[in-house]
Amino acid sequence: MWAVTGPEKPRRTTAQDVAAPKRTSGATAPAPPRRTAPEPARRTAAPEPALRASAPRKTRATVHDVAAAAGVSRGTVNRVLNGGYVSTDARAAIEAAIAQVGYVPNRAASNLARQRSQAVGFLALEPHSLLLEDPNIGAIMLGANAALSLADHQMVSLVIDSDRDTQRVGRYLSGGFVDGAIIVSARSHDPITRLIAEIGLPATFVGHPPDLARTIPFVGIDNVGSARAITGRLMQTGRQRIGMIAAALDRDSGADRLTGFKEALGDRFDPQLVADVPLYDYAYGVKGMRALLDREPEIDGVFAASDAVAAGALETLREAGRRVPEDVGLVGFDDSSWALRAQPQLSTVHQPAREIGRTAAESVLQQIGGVEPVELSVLLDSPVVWRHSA
Amino acid sequence: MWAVTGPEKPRRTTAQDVAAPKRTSGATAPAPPRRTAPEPARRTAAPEPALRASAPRKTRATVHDVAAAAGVSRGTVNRVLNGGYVSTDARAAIEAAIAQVGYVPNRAASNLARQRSQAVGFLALEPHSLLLEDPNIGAIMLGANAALSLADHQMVSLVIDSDRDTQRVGRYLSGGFVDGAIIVSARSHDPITRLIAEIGLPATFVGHPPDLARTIPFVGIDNVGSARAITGRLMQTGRQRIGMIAAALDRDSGADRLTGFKEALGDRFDPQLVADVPLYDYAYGVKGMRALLDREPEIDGVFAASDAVAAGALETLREAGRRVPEDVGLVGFDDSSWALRAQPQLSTVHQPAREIGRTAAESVLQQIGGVEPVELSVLLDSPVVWRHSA
DNA sequence: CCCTAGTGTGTGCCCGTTCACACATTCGTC
DNA sequence: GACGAATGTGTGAACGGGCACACACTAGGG
Repeated sequence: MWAVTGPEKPRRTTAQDVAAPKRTSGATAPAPPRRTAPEPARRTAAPEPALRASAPRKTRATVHDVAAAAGVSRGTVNRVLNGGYVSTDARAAIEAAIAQVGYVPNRAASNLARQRSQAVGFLALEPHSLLLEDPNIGAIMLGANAALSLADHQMVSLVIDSDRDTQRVGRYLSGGFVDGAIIVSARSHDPITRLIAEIGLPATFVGHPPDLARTIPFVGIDNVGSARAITGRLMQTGRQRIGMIAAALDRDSGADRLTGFKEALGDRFDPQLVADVPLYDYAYGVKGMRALLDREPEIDGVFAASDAVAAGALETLREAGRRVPEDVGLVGFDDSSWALRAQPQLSTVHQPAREIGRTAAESVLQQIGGVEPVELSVLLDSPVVWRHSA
Repeated sequence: MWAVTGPEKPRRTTAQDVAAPKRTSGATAPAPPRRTAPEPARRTAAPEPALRASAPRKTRATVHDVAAAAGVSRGTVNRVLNGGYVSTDARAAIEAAIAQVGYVPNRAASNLARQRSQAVGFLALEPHSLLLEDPNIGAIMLGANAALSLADHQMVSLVIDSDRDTQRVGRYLSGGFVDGAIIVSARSHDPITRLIAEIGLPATFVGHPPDLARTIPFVGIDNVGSARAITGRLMQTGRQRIGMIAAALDRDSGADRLTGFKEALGDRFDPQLVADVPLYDYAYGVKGMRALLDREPEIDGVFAASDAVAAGALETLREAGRRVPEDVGLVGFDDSSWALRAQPQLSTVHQPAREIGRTAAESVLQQIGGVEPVELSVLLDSPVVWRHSA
């Protein structure tokens, strides 16, 4: 505790006392005033202790304060904070001083000087409502947020729902408010995607990147392979007439799942047995299943493109008097809460949403750090989990 | 476009050319160089056009650039940006210049000068997993995010799951990283709550504030009243033995719903008919319903503390051979997707989660703006919605 | 004619941190 | 004993924007 224990360190000096010229004190040449000497003349007893009573005066401590308390210069404090040559006792003194004055770096100042923002945008190109419905997005967000927090970055979530949003977010992105971006559910030819490529913002897609941006890394799962796997298992258990409720074919995930389904079936694939609906949604599950039942009453296996769709299908099958899994085997995709809530519980593909978020965040962080990604794509494991519906 | 159309504006000058002393140019006295004169000597043709080839050199435009392009001073630019006396043609010129050079204010610089962060923390004192399960929190978050974005604030979501998190977030809050906070699901005696009160951070609770912090505003719904209303309706429709699956009694929402239930029943309240479970959760719904059926096989009305709980109860009733609503009337709370997915769809209390988030954000924003809240509490409407389960 | 009020405008300094540079000290080596 | 590297340390200038102040010009009143 060799530091100034005097309670005062007046900041916000008045015009007058600054008027005295910049401290051209004795030793202009930096004869390092070995900290071990008690360092006189701290000019602690400056004027104006008045007006202190009003409020607790929450002026935060700065590097200057730390430097003064430790008897070193700002530069040295900075060096213990950000690395560099520092002697062990200077380091100790500074660390003590930091604790003593309760120093916390000012992020705005740091960002300004370093020319960055320590923030990463989480872009969801999705109507608000769907954002809530989709159980995966929330988990991805949480995973990303956790990873970002760990690396001392903020996550700012940018939901793009309308064209006005597109403009706002565009400004945001090009305005240097974020150092990078995580993009979920981008569609082809999205203006935002193009913008990101143009300004060269570090970014990572979740799911396949749309056509144009072949240079932007992405993380996801092997939708084709997983769809093939779960369909294959449906075949092995003896189902003869296997159909699919395909959804969101304008999204890579939707298209890929259909591809996997086709691949698994091979010769046995019958386009008649594919119902095609726009969204991963319970209501569309109902619709799709009705279509399938209409076309092929003998159907005994169904792959639904998501658990929500499967839940709708399940209800429809029940209404139509089909037992699951006895009469019809049904499988979903996502391993969301739908799968567990269904009766019977759904066999499905586990999607490691949290991990996906984390991985995407780490990828962006790496790019921000200047590391060129070796692999453009990261595919996470998405194992099939067998429960009772097939 | 009367401004410099030359493509160059070299920033990052080298040490040498700065060596020439601070521009002590001719007219030190501010003889205002009427903008209408073409303003010579823009020193556009500075040295070093070299090394331009490597990268697009994304130096952003600053107020200086705008000022130069418009032929005015920084101060004036600032004035059109933030209000003040500006002549109409100066304003026009500056606005044109802004568009021309593509000026976007630098947030870090602005924040530094203004001593604030333009960020609001969204504190969830909740394990990660529960955060995902609870359909309300997501909607609250989205609502808050939307309102914050509109006011040009960032939302940084801070999930507190462990003690380590508490420390990290504590640093965050006291470090001036945020100007305010929205706090969801705070429990009594939470260290974070105390911290916020201590440092006087503008904050708003979602739901009742815990005991100690009577000075912090909150927004929520009238849990007591809504519980009373929905229970009352159960009574009016002739149910004789009405029970409740109460959950999360350590939270204000949980406790209040039980209170409303008691109030509605009055004399007819029978403590035997309350099953008390720790969490708003499907599994606990199952458990609670079993307990109730054990204690009172004649039960014909059940108020579940949330839709998820109700869904569990519904399943249990089905297994026990009770028909809903014929044998037993069942109601939930939240109006979440559980209510719609259930078969039959649940009668429940609509919770305007999105609105709650928006309102909380606006409250915090107001406090940041220095407006003392007139009403400490804002209670939003939470109407009962009748569907098929009772 | 001077003074004042109202309206515009330019300039210097400050916010708190980082970075590059200048310089000091110590040690080993030819 | 001079030299250079390695290791420490202090200092001045940014970073980009906000703010207070000084000042200029115009009108109007005494």
